[in-house]
Amino acid sequence: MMNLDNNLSAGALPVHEIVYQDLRALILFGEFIPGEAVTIQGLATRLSAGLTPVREAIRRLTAEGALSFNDNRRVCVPTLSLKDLEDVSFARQFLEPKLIFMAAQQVTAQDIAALITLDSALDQAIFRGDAPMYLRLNYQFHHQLYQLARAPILSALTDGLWLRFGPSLRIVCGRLGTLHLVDQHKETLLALKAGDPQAASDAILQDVLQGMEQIRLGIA
Amino acid sequence: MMNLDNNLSAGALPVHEIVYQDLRALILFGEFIPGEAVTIQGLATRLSAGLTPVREAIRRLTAEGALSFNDNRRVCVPTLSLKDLEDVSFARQFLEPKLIFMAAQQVTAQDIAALITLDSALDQAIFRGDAPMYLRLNYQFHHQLYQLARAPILSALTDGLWLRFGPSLRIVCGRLGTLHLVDQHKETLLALKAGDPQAASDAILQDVLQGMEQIRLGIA
DNA sequence: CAATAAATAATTTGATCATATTCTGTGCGA
DNA sequence: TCGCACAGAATATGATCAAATTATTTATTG
Repeated sequence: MMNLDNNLSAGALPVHEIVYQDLRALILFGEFIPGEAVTIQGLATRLSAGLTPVREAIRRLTAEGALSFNDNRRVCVPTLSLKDLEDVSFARQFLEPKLIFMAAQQVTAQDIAALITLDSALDQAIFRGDAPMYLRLNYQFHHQLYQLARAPILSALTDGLWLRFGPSLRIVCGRLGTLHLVDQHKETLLALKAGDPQAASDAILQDVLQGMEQIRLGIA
Repeated sequence: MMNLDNNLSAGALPVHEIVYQDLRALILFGEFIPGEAVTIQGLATRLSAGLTPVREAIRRLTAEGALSFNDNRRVCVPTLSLKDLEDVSFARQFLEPKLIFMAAQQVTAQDIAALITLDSALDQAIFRGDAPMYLRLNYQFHHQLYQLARAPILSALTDGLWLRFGPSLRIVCGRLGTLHLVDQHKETLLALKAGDPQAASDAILQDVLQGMEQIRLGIA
């Protein structure tokens, strides 16, 4: 069969990559309910893709812990136990400060400007009570910081942890609304501007602890 | 077409799972050269499997960082830079002691007995100069400890790190031989028997540091 | 004419899909 | 309750097409 939406050569991502990103976003921003079953054919229909690319995306996300492969050979969105959350929390508590410390040692003024823009949009989203947008921007803020550390392996580890608690975020926002949300982004940005890695690292640690606590309250 | 090597219903693993495990072992125990290209069709032939299962296994391992997906859409075994190794080392330095601390709090006498058996076999392998066997048993020793911690998320993170330095192990053993290899397993086992989580944790930290240093020397 | 560069053909490899097969759980009837 | 048929879903293969790499040929230039 012909490829209708023709890939104009350059920059065309494979379908399995697109499906991966789409599905990842769905999980990351709470579009699935924890425990929900996910079928290959269902996703293929939903994302208008073939079975093979969907299959590949699912395997990737399973490897990242975003999905779990049951004995029945069925795939579902895992539920995060309190114990699991503690483990995620432990890992984030040393990974994020380390990354931000590294980032602070090499940020440029432009990098900081971009982060400030992002953080402003984030504040707006909170003010508007736009939970989905908040989730996206908050993730983006952290993700962008990881990138700045230029430590691909540690970034990948940390990024992967978001997929673990992603499905639980919907509940957090649903229960608490966005107005109660506070973060330590301002402190982090100030420390970055001041060129103080330790202070930036400390600020992010507080942010992580707060975030994890919010989720703990949500799933408790 | 009929299925010749008939899966007798129970306990039959899907091909993509088997391929994953096989390929994982190949990477983990240095059967690939860092930087080596890996082709889907090549693996399908080598492991006598279809393209789809191989594809799935590759995506999984790519997600774990054991393989890397290039812009060319080709897959290869990544080379570990010194910077990468430092990052892996950092992560292992806090993940492993934590896991072993948790494990020490709940090990049974049988668990310890099994570990001792494993460690004896490991010593034999070193004595015989059997590098491949050493690699397998050393991994198994650590892996078994992770299991005992009953912290699936942290175990998965830590386990995944082995895949990062797996391809570099061949060089380590090749250059140095097995006779120079020392470990802190005895100290760890003593601490476990004594029911001293902190001591076990400390011993493993030393083991990790030694191991990482060996690799650093290998790839420097 | 030799050497290098450009163009083209051949081969390999990846991506995707349609289809056949197998598995899992469920409901129906004995 | 047990067994069997059936539906839904996952698994796996090979076919087909597209993209990329390599090899080969042709063209160009000094």
